[in-house]
Amino acid sequence: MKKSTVQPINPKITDAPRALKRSRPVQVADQIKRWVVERDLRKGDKLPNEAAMIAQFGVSKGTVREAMRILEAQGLTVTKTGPGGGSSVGEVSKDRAMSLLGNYFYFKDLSLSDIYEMRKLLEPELVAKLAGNLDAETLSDLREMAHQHPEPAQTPEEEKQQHISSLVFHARLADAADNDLMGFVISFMARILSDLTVYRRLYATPNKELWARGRTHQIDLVEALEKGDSARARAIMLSHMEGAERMMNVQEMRITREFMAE
Amino acid sequence: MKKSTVQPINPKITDAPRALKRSRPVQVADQIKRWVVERDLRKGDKLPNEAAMIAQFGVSKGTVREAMRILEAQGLTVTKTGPGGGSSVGEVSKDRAMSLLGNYFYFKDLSLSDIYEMRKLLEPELVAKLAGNLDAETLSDLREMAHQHPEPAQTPEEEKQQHISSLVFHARLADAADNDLMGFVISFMARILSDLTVYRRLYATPNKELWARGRTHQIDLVEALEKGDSARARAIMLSHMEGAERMMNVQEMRITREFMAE
DNA sequence: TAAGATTTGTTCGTATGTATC
DNA sequence: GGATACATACGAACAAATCTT
Repeated sequence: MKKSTVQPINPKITDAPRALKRSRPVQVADQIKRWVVERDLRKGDKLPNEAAMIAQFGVSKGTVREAMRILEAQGLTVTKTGPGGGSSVGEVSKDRAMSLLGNYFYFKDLSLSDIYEMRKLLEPELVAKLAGNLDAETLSDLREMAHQHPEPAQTPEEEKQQHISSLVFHARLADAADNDLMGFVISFMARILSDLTVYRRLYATPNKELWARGRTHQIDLVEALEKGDSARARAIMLSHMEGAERMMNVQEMRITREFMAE
Repeated sequence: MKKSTVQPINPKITDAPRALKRSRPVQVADQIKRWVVERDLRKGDKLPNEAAMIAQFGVSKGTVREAMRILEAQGLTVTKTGPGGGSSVGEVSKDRAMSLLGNYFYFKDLSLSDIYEMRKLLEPELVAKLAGNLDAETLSDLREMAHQHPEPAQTPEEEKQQHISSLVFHARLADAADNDLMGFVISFMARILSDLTVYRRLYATPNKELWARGRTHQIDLVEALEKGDSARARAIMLSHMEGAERMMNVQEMRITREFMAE
C-alpha cells in the first residue's frame, strides 16, 4: 500500500493562509470566473470584450489575452472574432474533460489491472440498471454494433479495429447512463484503453476464441437489455470483463505517452 | 434513460477530417506538447526559454506567452522568473485535476443519489482491499480522525465541520489505495460533497443519531482494517454509505456553483 | 548588503485578419 | 463591396523577480 499525506479537500477552508503570488493574467482569469459564477452565466452568455476588460481591470491587452487563453484552455470559454464576436461562456465538453483528466494520469502509470478492477465494479452495475430502460434507438445502435464484425480478424490491424469497436460499444452504454458521474468514468476508461500504445503487443495475435466470446457477449447482452433481464445483463458483463482481464493480465500497461489535451 | 449520440472515443481515429482553425498560440502549445512527449520529458525537465521559442517558432513574444499560459492552465508546465528560471515540465497535481474535472460537472447538475450510487459501489471494495494492508502511520492517522469529535455537534457550523472531517477521513482512505484511478474517483466525490453549497439545508439540524452512527462506523472500520477483516470492513462501509444516503436522499443537490479550477 | 546578470512579466502602439451588416 | 466591430499578432521598451558574486 502507498504512503501518502493527507490531501486538503476543500481549498476554501484548508488553503486559507496561502498567499501565492499569482501573475496578473491568472488574477484576471480568476476574477472573470467569479464574475461568471456570481451572475450564474450559462453556456452561450457573453463576456465583456477585450476593450471593456482592459478598462475594467486596468491591465493591458496582452494581459487580458493571456487570461482568456487560460479560461479557453480549461474549456470554460470560447472566443470568436468579428462583429458580435468576443468571448462567451462555453460548457466543458466531455471530450475535453477526458483529455484534461488524461493529462493527470499521463504521469501515473496506471496498470491494466487497475482499470479492470474498476470496470468489474462499475460496468456490470451499469448494464443491470440499463436493462429494460433503453430506448429503441439506443438498442438498435447497440445491436448494430454487436453484429458489426461477423468474421474473426485476419490481421493485427483488423484485430485492433475490432477491439476499438468493442470499446465504442462500451462507451455507448456509458452514455446511456442517467448517472453522469458513472457514465463519465466508464467512458474515460474506454478512452484510455483505446489510446494504448501497446496495441501491437496486446493484439498482435488475432485470437479466435476471444473474438467469438466477445461477439457472443455483446449479442447476448443486447438481448438481455432489451428483455429487461438485469441479473443476466450483469452476469454477462462481469463474465466479459473477467475474460478480457485474464487475457491481458500479463501485460504491463502504460498510458499513452502523449498528452491528450487539445 | 438519457438519449445521446455516439461519442467518438479516439480523436486520433475519428476526428481525422476536422481541420479547425487553431490560433497561433494554441498551435505553439500543441507543438510544445509534442516536443515534450517525443523526448519523454519528465517532471522537472526544462523547456526552452521565451527567446528560444520565439526563434524556434518564428512568432512574437506575446504569442509564446499565450502558449505557455495554455500549458500552465492545464497544469502541464510551471514557469519561474530569474536566472535559471524559465518553464519546465510539471506533473498535474491531483488537486488541479479534480478542479478541472469539477468544471465539467459544474454544468451537469449531479444528484446526490448519483454520487452515493458510485460511493456504494467503490468505497466498500476499497476498504475490503485495504484491510490488513495499511501501514502503521496511516492507521494511526485514521484512528486519530475517528476520535476527533468526541461530542455531537452543538451548532450547524460544528455539524458542517464534522461532516467535512468525515469526508477527509474518506479521502485519506482513498489516498491509501494502490489503484490510482479508484483513489482519484473516490477523492473526487469527497471533494464534491465537501464543496456543496447546500450545507445549511443538509446539516442545519444537528443530528445526534447520525453523529453517533458515523463515529461508531469510523472507529469500527479502523479496527477491522487493522485486523485485516475484509468482509467486516466492507460491510461497515456499505452500511455507512446507506445510512448517509438515506439521510440525504430527499434533498436535491447541486454542485457548488463556483468554478473550482485554480 | 549591494550590484549586476538573466529571465519572465507587463505595457503600449500599430497593423492585420475576420466575420457581420 | 465597403464599413464596422471585433479579435489576432507583432515589436520595442521597460518593470519585476531571482540568482550569483
